[in-house]
Amino acid sequence: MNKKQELPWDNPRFRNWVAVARACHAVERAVAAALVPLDLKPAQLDVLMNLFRHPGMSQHELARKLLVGRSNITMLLPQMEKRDLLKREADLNDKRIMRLKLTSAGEKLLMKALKVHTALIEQVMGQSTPAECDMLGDQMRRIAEALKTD
Amino acid sequence: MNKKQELPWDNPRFRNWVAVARACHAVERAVAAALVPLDLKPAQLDVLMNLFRHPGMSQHELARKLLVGRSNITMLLPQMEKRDLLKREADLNDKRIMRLKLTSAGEKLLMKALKVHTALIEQVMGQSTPAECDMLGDQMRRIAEALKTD
DNA sequence: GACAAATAGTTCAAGCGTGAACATAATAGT
DNA sequence: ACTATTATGTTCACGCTTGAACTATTTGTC
Repeated sequence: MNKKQELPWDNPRFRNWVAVARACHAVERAVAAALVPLDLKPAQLDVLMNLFRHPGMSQHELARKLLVGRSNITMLLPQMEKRDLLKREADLNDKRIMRLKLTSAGEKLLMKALKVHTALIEQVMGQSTPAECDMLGDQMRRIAEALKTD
Repeated sequence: MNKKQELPWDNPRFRNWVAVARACHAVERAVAAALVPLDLKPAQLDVLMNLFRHPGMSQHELARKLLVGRSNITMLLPQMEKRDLLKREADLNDKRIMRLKLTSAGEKLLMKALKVHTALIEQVMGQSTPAECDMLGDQMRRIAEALKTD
């Protein structure tokens, strides 16, 4: 039973994944810090971005896009609605569904947030050549795909 | 003012980073799910791994390694100590410091957990060739490095 | 040596995300 | 039409992580 038992830290794949996880963590923290002056949290920025691209989304669709629970959205929206960043209006055909749209204030804030967010991502991904960067993205999409059904 | 305002979703670097973040998220959830049968949480596995490699670590050192707050360690350890996964013994020279060591039960559980964890990472990173995988790791280490001082 | 500054660990309240249980509304089967 | 199933959103209790305030110990400085 006491076979070679290759320990993970000798495994290139393992070590490289650890690097991915650490970098991800670091970037997330940096993004959060960069958004503080705008009084915006990463989760809220995600909401703004998705609503900008897909106006009229329902809360359920939004939750699926963001990979979070539906209840999370329920807890998130009221604050943003109070800040007049978005509107929730009931669907006419289906009274269960709340259609979500950005207000102009929401779009305005989004544009500001995108500037700082994009700058950070540019800095981070600028560490790689465009070709490397695309390869990276492809690998990551393969990974996400591989986990989708499993 | 209404200049080109390149929106992020047209930016390759941005899109590729989004892929990284999503993949990371998906893997983390998969790891958590895979550890449920062992009644182990990802954070606890991280503790076990680090104590295995660096026995006698202090809580502060451990927190820094794991990139979490010191208080987090304080909250995490008692449960693991009660489960007899690790020991905390006061340093003889410095009464402030608690030296951490795995028990044999802790090592045993770690080995089981590593099997399932490594299998998952292998599956995930197996989506890339070894060369791609190494390149990926290098890029990520560059990113982490770039954010360290900023 | 005595006092100030730094360090290790703990406690506590707060924020965030989750999943289960629930209420309401729409849809399908009969 | 009538019931069963499914879908949307809400509520609530829980667990995880954090940061600030606190205690105890050590180190540095005069």
